[in-house]
Amino acid sequence: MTPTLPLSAPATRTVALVRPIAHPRPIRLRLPKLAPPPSRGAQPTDRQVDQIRAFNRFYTARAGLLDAGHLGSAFSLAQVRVLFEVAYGSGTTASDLGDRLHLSRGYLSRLLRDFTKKGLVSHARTIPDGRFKALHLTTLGRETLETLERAAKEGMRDMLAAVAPTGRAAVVDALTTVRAALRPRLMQRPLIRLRSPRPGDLGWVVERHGAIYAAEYGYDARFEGLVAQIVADFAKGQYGSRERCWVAEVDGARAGSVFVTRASARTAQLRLLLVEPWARGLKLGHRLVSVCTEFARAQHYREIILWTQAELEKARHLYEGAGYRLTASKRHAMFGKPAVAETWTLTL
Amino acid sequence: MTPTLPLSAPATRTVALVRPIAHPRPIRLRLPKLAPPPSRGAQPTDRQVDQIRAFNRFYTARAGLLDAGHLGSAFSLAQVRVLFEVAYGSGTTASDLGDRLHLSRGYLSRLLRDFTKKGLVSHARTIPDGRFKALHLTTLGRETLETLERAAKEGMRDMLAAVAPTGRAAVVDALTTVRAALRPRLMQRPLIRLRSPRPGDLGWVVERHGAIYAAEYGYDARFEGLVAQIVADFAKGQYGSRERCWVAEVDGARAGSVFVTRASARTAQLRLLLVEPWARGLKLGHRLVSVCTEFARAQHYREIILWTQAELEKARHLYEGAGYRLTASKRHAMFGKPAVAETWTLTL
DNA sequence: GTGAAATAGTTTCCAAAAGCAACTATTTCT
DNA sequence: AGAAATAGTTGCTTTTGGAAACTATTTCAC
Repeated sequence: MTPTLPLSAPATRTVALVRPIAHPRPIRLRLPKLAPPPSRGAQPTDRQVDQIRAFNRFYTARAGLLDAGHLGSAFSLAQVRVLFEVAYGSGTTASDLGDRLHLSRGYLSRLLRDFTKKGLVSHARTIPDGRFKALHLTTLGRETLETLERAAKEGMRDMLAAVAPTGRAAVVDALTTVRAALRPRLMQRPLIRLRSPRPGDLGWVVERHGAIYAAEYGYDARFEGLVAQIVADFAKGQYGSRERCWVAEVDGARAGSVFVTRASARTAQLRLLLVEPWARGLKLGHRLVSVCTEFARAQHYREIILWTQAELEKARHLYEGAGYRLTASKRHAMFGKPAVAETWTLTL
Repeated sequence: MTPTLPLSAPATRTVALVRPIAHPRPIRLRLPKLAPPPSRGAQPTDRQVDQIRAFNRFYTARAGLLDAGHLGSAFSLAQVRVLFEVAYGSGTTASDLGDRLHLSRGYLSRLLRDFTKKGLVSHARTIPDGRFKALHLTTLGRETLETLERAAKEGMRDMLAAVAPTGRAAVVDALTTVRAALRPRLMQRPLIRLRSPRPGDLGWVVERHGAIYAAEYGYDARFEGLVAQIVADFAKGQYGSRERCWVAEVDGARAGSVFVTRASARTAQLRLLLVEPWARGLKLGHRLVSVCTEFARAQHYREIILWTQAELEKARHLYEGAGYRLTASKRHAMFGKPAVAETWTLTL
C-alpha cells in the first residue's frame, strides 16, 4: 500500500529553452523557484518538535481544560473524565477505566463510590467473573453528564466561533488529520470510507502529491505541476460520467485518492493513486485500485491502463496483485532525475 | 483584505455538450461529482464541535501532560509551567504569571519562594513601581529548565516519530495552521512572511481556492479546476524568472498566496490572490499586491492587469487602493451562477 | 480437588496541590 | 495626608490523588 504514480505522458516532454534575445533582463529558463523541502531523516527535526510544542502550550491550556465542562460545575476535572468514560464505554470495569485515565485504583474507587452514593453510577456484579463490577450510568447520571457536555460544547463552539466562518473547516480538517495520523497503531480499527470529492479536494490531491513525492523521491516542481494539469483536465468534466475520482477518508481525515479517466473510448486510465504515509498498511491502496476496476467494468471499458514509475516498488506489487501486467517502459528525466516510466494494463 | 479572484479568461467558455451517440451508456455532461460543501452558518456546526472535542480528548491527555517534561523529574506540572513562563517572559511579575497560568496568587507566591530558596529564580524590586518584583531565572534555573525541556522534547519527538517520516510535515503543518487560526485577536502581533513556494504549496493554493470560494460564493467544481489549470501552467516555468509566486505565512502557517504571470511581453498579470479567512485584517492582501507591483516593475513590465469578479467587494477596494483601475467588465456564468468578470489595470 | 498465586476492587492513611482570606508593603488618587 | 488600590506573603483549609494493606473472587499448579 504505497502511493503510486500513474501520471501523464511518459514520452519525454521537450522543454523550450528560451534564450535571451531583446529583453532588458536575460531570461533564464528556471523552474518556479521552489525552496528545497526541509530535509527529514529518520528522526523528527528539531523544528518540527518545536512547532508541536508551541502548539501544545497554546492549545492544551485553552482547549484541554475548557473541554471538560467542569468549570463552573460542582465536579472536578477528574470526576468529569470518569463520568464521561463510564458513559462512553458503558459496562466497563473500574480497572479498565483507571488504565485509560491514568488514575490510581484507590482514587478511582473513591470517586466511583461517591458517584454511586449520589445516584449517578450503578455497578452490578453481573459479569461471569465475579471480581469485576460492570459500571453504568443511571438516568440521573446521564442527565448530569448531558449538562456538562453541553457546557463543554459551548466552550468549544465559542472558541471556533472566533474564527471566520469559512476558515473553520480548515481548522477542523487539520485537527482531524492530526488525530488520524497520531492514532496509535493497532489500537482500534479506523473507519475507512471512499467518497466523491468535495470542494478543495482536488487541490488537496495536488498538494499531497507534490509534498510526498518531493520528500520521498526528490521529484521537483514539474511533478506537482503535472498533477495540477491532470486534475484540471479532470475538472473540466469533458467525459461526464465516464470519469471519476474518489477520496479515501480514515477516521474522517483525507488519506488517499484515485482517479479514473478516459484514455480512449475503450480504454480507461487509473491515475493519481495516492495513500498518505501515515495511512499506509490499511489496505487503502488496494481498495482504491479495486474501486477503479469495478468502475471501469461498469462503464464498459475494455481495458484499464496506468502509468507509474519503476522505482515505486510497493505500487508495482499492488498493481500486480490487482491483475495488471507491465506492457511498456521507457526512460525519462521529467522530474529532475533519471527514472523509468512504465505502462501497466489490465484487460477487463 | 479579502481573498480575491484574478482568474482566467473572462470570456464565456463554450462547453461542448456531448450527446449520446454510439455508446453502451448515455454520456451526460456532468461536472465531476462534488458533494455539496457542508453548509456553514454563523455558528459552528455540531459536527465541527464534535470533531474538535474528539481531537481534544485524544490529544490533550496525550500531549498536554507529556509536554511539560515534568514526568520523572522532581518538579510538578505547575512548577514546570511556572519555570517556563519565567524563562519565556523574563522580567514579568508574579501576578502577570498568575493570570497566564490561572494559579492563585498565594500558591504561586509559595512556588516562587521555593524556587528562590533553591536558587532557580531571582527577584529584585527594581521596577519604578516598588510593589512589583521582576522575576528572572538564575543560571542554575536556566540549566534546570534546559534539562526539563530536553525531556519534553524527547516525548514529543517520540510521539512524532511514530508517524511515517513523510507524514510528519503534514501533522506539523496542520497544528501550525490551527494555532495561527485560533490565535486570539489583538493579543500579539503575528509574524508575517512572504516566501517562495515549497513542494505542496501549489496544490494548497488550488485546495484553498476551491474550498473558500465554494463556501463563500458558491462556486462549483469548475472554479477549482480553473485554478488547477493556472497553477499547472505556472509550474511549467515557461517564462522563467518573469513569473513568480509568493506564499504568505502567518506564524509559520500558510495564510495566503499570489502569482504574477506573463500575459504578454509587456503585460504582467496578477493572479490567484488569496487570503485565508482566519488571516484577514492583517493587511496580508495589501502586502501581496504590493510585492506583485514591485516585481512587475523590476521585470520591466509596462503594465500589470488582473481579472476578478465584481462581487468580491473587498478585493476591489484593495486593487483600487493599490492604483488599479477598472478597464473592462463582462457577464458570464462560468462557475454555476451569473457573475460579472472584471479586468483591472495598473500602468507601471 | 486444594492451596498458592493472581486479579478486581476497597479502605485507611498520608503527602502534595492549590484555594481563601487576612496580612504587609507600596503606590496612586483625591 | 489619608483613603483606596495593587503586589505580594503567610497561615489555614480543602481537595486531590497516591501507596500500601486489606477483602473477595478466580485461576493455576500439583
